[in-house]
Amino acid sequence: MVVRQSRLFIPTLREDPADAEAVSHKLLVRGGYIRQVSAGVWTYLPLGWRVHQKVVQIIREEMDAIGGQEMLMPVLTPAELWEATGRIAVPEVFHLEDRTGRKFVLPMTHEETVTFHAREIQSYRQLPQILYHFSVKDRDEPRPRGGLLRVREFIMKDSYSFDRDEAGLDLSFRKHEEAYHRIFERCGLTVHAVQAESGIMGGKESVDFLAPAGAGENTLVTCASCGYAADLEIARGVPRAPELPEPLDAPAEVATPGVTTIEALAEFLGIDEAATSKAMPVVMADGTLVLGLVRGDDRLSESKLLGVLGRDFRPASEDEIRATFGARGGSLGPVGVTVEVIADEALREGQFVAGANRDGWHLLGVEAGRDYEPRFADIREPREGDTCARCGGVLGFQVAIEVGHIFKFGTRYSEPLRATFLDEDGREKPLVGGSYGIGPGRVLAAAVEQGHDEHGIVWPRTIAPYDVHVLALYGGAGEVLEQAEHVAALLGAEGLDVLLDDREERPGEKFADADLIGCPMRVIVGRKTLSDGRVDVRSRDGVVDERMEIANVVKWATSL
RNA sequence: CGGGGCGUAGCUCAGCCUGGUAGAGCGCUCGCUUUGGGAGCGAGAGGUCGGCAGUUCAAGUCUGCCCGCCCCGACCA
Repeated sequence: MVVRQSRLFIPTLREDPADAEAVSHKLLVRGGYIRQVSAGVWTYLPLGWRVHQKVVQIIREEMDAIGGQEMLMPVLTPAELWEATGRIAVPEVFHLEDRTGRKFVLPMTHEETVTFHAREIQSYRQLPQILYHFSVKDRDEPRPRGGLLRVREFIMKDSYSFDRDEAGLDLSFRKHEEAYHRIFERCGLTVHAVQAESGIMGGKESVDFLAPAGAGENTLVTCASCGYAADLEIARGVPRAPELPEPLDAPAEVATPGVTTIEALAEFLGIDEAATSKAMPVVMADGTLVLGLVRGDDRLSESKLLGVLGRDFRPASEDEIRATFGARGGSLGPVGVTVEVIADEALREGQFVAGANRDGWHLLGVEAGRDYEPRFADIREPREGDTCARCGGVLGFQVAIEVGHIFKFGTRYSEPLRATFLDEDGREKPLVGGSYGIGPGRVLAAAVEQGHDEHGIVWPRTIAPYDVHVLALYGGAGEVLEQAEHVAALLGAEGLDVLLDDREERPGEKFADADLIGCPMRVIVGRKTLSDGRVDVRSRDGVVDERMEIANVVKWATSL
């Protein structure tokens, strides 16, 4: 297929949009792919929609390959379904009413609706099922950002599996995991599958697909030696060994007037920050106070502590701290307290300086097991350069975009919505489900983050809006345009998507736009190439740049 | 929701401190020249200066309130 650029709506911009920060945001706007309508609300212009649809088609093929059945569920959803599952209370849900006052929601995913349909599954003989669709999701995000990275409305491929038991769910889950790897690979993305934070949901398996990028909202922790990969929120790292002072037989009080920070404490005592401990009191929903204890040079990981406590919590207030410990926040320690102490694994061995629960005083030589009885857990946030817990290698950090998330929800939705089936043993059981999401928009943004240079986008072949960009540098010379049309037609006849720049623009502008748009292959036709029937071909990644016979151009383009 | 910044032509911005006829570059239209990395000359079109209220003889500029957008944080089944 050949299209003439002179007829297309591709509004490229010479300068970066003023409000853009992320590379993908800048380049997609400049390249005429997307435009913002409102905060977190975007239009895909014709070029952007072509890329989106190419991603969609790849996903579709891989979903069909694992037995997925495409369907379409509505956006407008009666609120009763969400009341039944309790998700009506999720703050990100958009609410609206019809003229009679009947309540609806705009769903953020479709578990309720698909489970509503799954009620028609009656027998184990009809299982398993994998249903999916591409549809609009709305989320009242408090803070959209980064162009397509975090938006309030987007299209998601969400699929849902229904099985008779956990074993079946495992299988459906693995099928999706493998399909997702193929999808991202076909889209030309580098992606790491990592165990995702399960938070208060607990127990259920959840895998995130993270694409390393210059902009993103997740931090991917990887070990180059053994391939370990995890989200920062649950990653495990081993901190460097501390320089511990001579051990004491018992804790000794030391006056530390005005010292309330770890930095000041280490400075004051002339010791390693890693030889101190830091206490963080938190309060759970039921009012119970817990003391989190990490090494002085570490940060408490809130997501890990959430996993350990199994319940939501908040930092304790100054009043609560005073009432419980009799001291201010900067002077707290684990010795002699009545509340539960959760200590990080790094504090298991050795003696550390801790707060004395007395303003202006600390304790030297505090030892876990001897001076206090903590519950040990991994609650520290890993740091770049930590040692890999698995192989001893060095942990590196990368900013990453979450492009996919697969999740086992079990009977979370089938129970409240009473989606049951009759099993082989004659008993009625709730369907066991999983949900699996990919945001094509984020895939697109991640592809730009991973594939660009100073001039513009460098698309992977598989999702580029067009395979070949033919530039006619004709300057009013009809023969040049004819040759360009000829080459374009030959390429188009081979099944390639060809964008023919037949605009009456100067060469520099055509080159600049072509760089920005980023089609993987380029053919340049101009006065220079008229003489001997050869044209210039160039790959966007710069690997190929040569003049060749038109017949060979077709071979080259179809072989890539 | 807390902190910071911004809102003037299609885009990127100046003008605001110190009130007095609304500007530049790019883009757009027409003409001529030019044509292998964002051309040159000439002539034009284009703006309720985010909104409302106030101060003033006079408000893009000062004051108040509101709205929108961006960034950091919180949040993110």
